[in-house]
Amino acid sequence: MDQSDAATRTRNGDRKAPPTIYDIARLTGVSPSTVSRALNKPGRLNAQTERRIRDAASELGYRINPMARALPTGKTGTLGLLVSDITNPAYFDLVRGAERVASETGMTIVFADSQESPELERSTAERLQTSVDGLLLVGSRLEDQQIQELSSVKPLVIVNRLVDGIPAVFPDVRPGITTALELLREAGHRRIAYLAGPEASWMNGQRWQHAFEIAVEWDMSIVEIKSNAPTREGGAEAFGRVKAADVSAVLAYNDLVALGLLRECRDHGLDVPGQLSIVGFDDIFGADLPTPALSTIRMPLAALGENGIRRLLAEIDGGASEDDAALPTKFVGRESIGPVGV
Amino acid sequence: MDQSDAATRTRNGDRKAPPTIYDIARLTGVSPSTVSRALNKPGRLNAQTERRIRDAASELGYRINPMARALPTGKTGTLGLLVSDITNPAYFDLVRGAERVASETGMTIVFADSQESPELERSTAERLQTSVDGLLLVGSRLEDQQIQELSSVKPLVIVNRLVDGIPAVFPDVRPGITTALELLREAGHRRIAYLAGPEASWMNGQRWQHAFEIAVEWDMSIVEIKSNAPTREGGAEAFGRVKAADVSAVLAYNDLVALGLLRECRDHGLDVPGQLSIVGFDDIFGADLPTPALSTIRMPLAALGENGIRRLLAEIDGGASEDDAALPTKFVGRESIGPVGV
DNA sequence: CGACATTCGACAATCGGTTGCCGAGCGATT
DNA sequence: AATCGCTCGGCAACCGATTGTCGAATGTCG
Repeated sequence: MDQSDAATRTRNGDRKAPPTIYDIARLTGVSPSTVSRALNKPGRLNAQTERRIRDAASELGYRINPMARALPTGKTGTLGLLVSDITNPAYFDLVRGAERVASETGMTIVFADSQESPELERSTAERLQTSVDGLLLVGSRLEDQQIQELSSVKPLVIVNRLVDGIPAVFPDVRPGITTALELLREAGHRRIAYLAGPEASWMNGQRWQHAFEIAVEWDMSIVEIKSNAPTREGGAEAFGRVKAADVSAVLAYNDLVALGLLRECRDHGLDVPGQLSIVGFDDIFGADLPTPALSTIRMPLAALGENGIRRLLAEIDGGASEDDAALPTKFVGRESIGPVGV
Repeated sequence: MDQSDAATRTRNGDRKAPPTIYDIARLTGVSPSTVSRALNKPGRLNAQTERRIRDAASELGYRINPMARALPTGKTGTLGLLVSDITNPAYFDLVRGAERVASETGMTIVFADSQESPELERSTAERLQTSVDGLLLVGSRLEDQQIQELSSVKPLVIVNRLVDGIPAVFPDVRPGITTALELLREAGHRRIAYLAGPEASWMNGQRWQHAFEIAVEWDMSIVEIKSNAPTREGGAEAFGRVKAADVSAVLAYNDLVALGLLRECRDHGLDVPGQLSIVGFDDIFGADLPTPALSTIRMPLAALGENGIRRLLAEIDGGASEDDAALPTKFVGRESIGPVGV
């Protein structure tokens, strides 16, 4: 059959197998084990032998086969990154940060989302676990116990979540919320609303809880308004309820719902910030785009991704239990906040 | 050191090895090969034996080890997705589409970006190739020959690019551009500019070329204005040159630069669309956010991702050379286009 | 009832590395 | 000069699956 291969160029039978350490061994006249050592135990071999082997390797264009290596070592050189919803631009900054440190350390990231479905999240996590060295769960919607189970299989780090016994990386939302409410209060706001996110989201709980505490402390009234989904549509859909709540300012679960609400206000002729002040959360791409530009509480998204991966790597090779300091959030003042109308 | 393990609960020594087919074999009293057949050659075995084995497998919580399977079969169940720059929201939608199809077919996606660097792209592609069944190159900045070389190693599909002999998925930019220029012409525009993207980008070439042809055909003057980077910053930075060019409308390489330019116009008090009309490309998240909302030529991003993966899968198991129809683009009229000022 | 076909499941080799163990060879030490 | 110890590199087992081959058992048919 070989003779026909030369003719049909698009046939993929003509792909030749990549060189292996056996090829290098044959070429240099040593044993495969020696090649293996030359390539990843620098100094273990005679310098000249090592040189010779390395040269042969690069001449052959040798690339290690990660699968073959993974088998005996159990290390795949791969990290799993599972987010609750790729649709949210917030995750892109996070993914970006994660991808950066991963590629710096020579790790590969496999990426998946669970579309806000706990079932899908669990099955995807389990599937990934068989082929990665560790898993980074971002904004998990699973229950604590499920996360603990996953963690008993392979190293696992959670981002934007806190579960007993599980290494976590998360932001401190307090500073950002504090500044935001401070400003709102100074601007005369006394009745505010929190436009909520998914109930299964730990982050949502955090945001609500801290906003609540601070508002109460400062003697502002605060109510929680439900939303259908943490999306622009969800925010737009909540417009009616926001309006009915008779508040002068809204703190939204995230920028997506804030943006949705903001747009709906514009479409309904409700002046922002004249009649309603809006504060978002995350500072995603595009938050500064609308008029008025969205004031928001910036999440250290890239840093969360970076630290998440770093923490995971530490967890994988050692189990160093250094607890990360919670990364601070920061209020970003733009145009969607104003003095309360008369 | 082992005795300390029991004490420190965070130690990862307590993770037990996952069950293998050997465990199942022992449990059911058959040989490992029989287990293998029971699990992935339905019907090959006696129905009862198969049942018994399957039950044991699920009881043990058996998950196949993809690495171990990959070794003899050469199939990893993984696809590589390499984009030129994760920063661009346009890729979000594309990645989303790709991820969808992949997870539907039980494939896993490994994801990486090359930060607009051809060198990085090449090395990353080569690295990925050793551990995936195929590669999807999106907006590649490599030279044709390099792509062909990569393609000779493993199945490869390119998106937003055309290279001789390489399966490709790409949009037809013509319809969108046609409509856009048509509208501009009707609105009285006679002198327009194309705010260019990266020279290494095939897509940029396409957009320029078609815009050029159509403009010439319709007797409009068109000039190409360089930009430093296909980002918001790049667009903002080009503001001076756009202004100096004395045109009444700008067609931008993508929404990012359009958005940057738009913002810069606002900051400099140049009225859009009163004094300048702007049209973007891609219809990314956020394009509808600014005031004026950005008119743009929508790319079928999700479809590109989906078809890209589908094409890749076809390429992997068969080499079916069915050529995809080019997906049409569509003009999305919003607010950044207006009649030419006097 | 015997020959033959067919079904079922085990054996063993293989994929491409890694690594513990061992022995050969060498120089240094006393 | 004999011993010691160290360096260097090979042997072979192993990681967890897949698969070609083959023998045994079963059933079928004449």
